[in-house]
Amino acid sequence: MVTIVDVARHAGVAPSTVSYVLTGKRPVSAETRMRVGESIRLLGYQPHSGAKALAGSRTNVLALVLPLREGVHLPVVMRFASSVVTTAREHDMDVLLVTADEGAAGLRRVAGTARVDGFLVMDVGLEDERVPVLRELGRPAVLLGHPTVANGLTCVDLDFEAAGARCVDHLVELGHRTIGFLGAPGAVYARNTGFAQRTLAGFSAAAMRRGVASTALPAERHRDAVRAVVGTLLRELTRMTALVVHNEAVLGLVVECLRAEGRRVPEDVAVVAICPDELAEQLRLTSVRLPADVLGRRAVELLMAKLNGQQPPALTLLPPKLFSRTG
Amino acid sequence: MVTIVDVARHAGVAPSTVSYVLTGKRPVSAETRMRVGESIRLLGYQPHSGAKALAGSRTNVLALVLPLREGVHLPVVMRFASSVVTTAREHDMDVLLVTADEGAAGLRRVAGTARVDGFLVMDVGLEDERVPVLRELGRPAVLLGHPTVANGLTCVDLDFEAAGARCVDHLVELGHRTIGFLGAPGAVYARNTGFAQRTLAGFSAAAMRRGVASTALPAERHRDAVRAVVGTLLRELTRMTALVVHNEAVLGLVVECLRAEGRRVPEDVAVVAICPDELAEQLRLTSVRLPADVLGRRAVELLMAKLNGQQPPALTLLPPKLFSRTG
DNA sequence: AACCACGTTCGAAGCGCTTCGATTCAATTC
DNA sequence: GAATTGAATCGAAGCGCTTCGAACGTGGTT
Repeated sequence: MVTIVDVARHAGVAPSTVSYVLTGKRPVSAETRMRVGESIRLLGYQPHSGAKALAGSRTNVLALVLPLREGVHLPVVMRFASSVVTTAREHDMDVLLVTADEGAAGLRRVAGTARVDGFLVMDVGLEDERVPVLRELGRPAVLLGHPTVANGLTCVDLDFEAAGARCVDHLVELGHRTIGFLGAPGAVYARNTGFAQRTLAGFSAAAMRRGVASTALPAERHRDAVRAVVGTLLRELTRMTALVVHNEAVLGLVVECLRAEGRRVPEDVAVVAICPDELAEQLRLTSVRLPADVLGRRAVELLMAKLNGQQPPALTLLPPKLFSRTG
Repeated sequence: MVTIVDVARHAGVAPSTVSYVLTGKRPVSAETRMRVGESIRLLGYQPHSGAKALAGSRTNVLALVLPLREGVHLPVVMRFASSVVTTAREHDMDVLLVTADEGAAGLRRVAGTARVDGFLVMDVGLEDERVPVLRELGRPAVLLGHPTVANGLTCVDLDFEAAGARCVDHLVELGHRTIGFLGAPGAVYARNTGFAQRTLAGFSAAAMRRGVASTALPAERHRDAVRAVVGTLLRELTRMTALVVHNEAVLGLVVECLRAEGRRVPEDVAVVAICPDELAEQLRLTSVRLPADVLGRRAVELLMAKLNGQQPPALTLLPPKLFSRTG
């Protein structure tokens, strides 16, 4: 293994000088810098990360905590992870993969053994046991998903409220005056899960503001329940010409049921979904996408800012983008 | 931060003794072991991973190299990753996530900076630039996906040949005597991609052995091509009552086209797929699953064996499991 | 001519852990 | 009772890096 001492000897300088060339923490004359650089190249020197971490107390690794259980939409998680790794590498960081299964203990472990400099935590619940632990650990952290606005912790998410409103605005501009809303299963709203409520709130407020008639109903997961709720909607909101769906699990079923009821989609009922892009793409529905890649990038950038001693805003909401697929 | 010296002082022993308690590399009397353990608990000591790596030249981290680009089936990747992390943790290892984008340079980097002890590489091609690099780096590595049988490198994969045969056997047992096969796009076979060929080989050999009539055709990705190839198959193999599909991208389309041609599935044509489980589940097709979770576990276990100086077999093939979904 | 200041470079002291030879002490042996 | 063993423990020397104070020249100042 090539060490910093080898490089120093080869370049005829002290090890510390090599270190300063590498880190730029002290001025080095152009000439020595060249010579050292040359030696590094020639010897193929790569600093030992363990030694660096020990001496410098920075690991250049960040922990990515992902919910890898079933139930979450895996392609979205994956896209997020991909974006995180790519962005992290641009900042010369590596990414340690931690599963949510390990819970708070996992955070304690990787922080306590000094494996990582900071945390990126996806899918944080409102009453998440990890939130107090993160605060206690005192390492930079960025939370993602359904952010609890938590003092000292930084959160990123899609602006679901704006997303709900955006759907209404889009439909109103197309001339619709009566719009239905199908949301998550009832239990999700009861649980006070943040993102579901915020979408609904955005939807309702926009409907009010625009003066359109609307009805919102929760949608359970199974086929019969969907059929029933679609029926209810059509019966209650007889002049409904548009429907906003915020429930990726039943989206396909909803369209199926509408067609079974004799409504053409989108001619009779325009459907706008809030869901991962590929799903909408597949079903050819207009949608507000869940921008996993942008979220990942932004999350890393916020974390890096914190690592560099800055204090980024506690909450970053990404503006929703609507993709029209009426073609 | 609590160091080993703090623990030693608290327990009234030398730091080295604490180390021996922790690693078990030298005998320690039961009494001291107790006392030291107690101090560790009381002080909440967690060894500094950087220091450990520096002194011990083991990081307890393994690199997981994943293809996070579009095109690969993300849920499978995710399930694999999940299984890898879980199994790694059982061996007290952490997992560093590396994207295939970084290519061979990425491997050089994490090995050169001593960030990881070994590699788990998914989706390795036959002519992969990373294979020679892995050999050159000389670190334990386990390849996954379409293994090149490569001296010194260890490979794991589903036994695709057996999978092809298994489908035939299953169908023959159900009484089918004429079986079609739809495979990957033609280009994949031309590229000599291993897994596609092996499945086909297994299928053909089994058909021969069982004395059933069969025709195999490649399937391109777009709708029209699928319609055409299904048409060809029905025309050429007029008595075909069963079809094996090894092409997850067009599986749905194939079923659709069969129905469009007036064949009921599975009554008129029994379809068996070789594809990720959830896809088959969704389409309610009998299938040979791609056991991502088992692959992940096995891959880690093989890697751990290599790290512990053992020499596991160069190639591990997992037996295919067929799930009947004729209900 | 002696001095100061500044940009560069050096040397040495850690960072927290492992590991190896040396030491201790009690139990055994002749 | 002196010598020999062996288990348990200690002490110190690294592992490869960063960082801080000191030293070194050079050029400009008085």
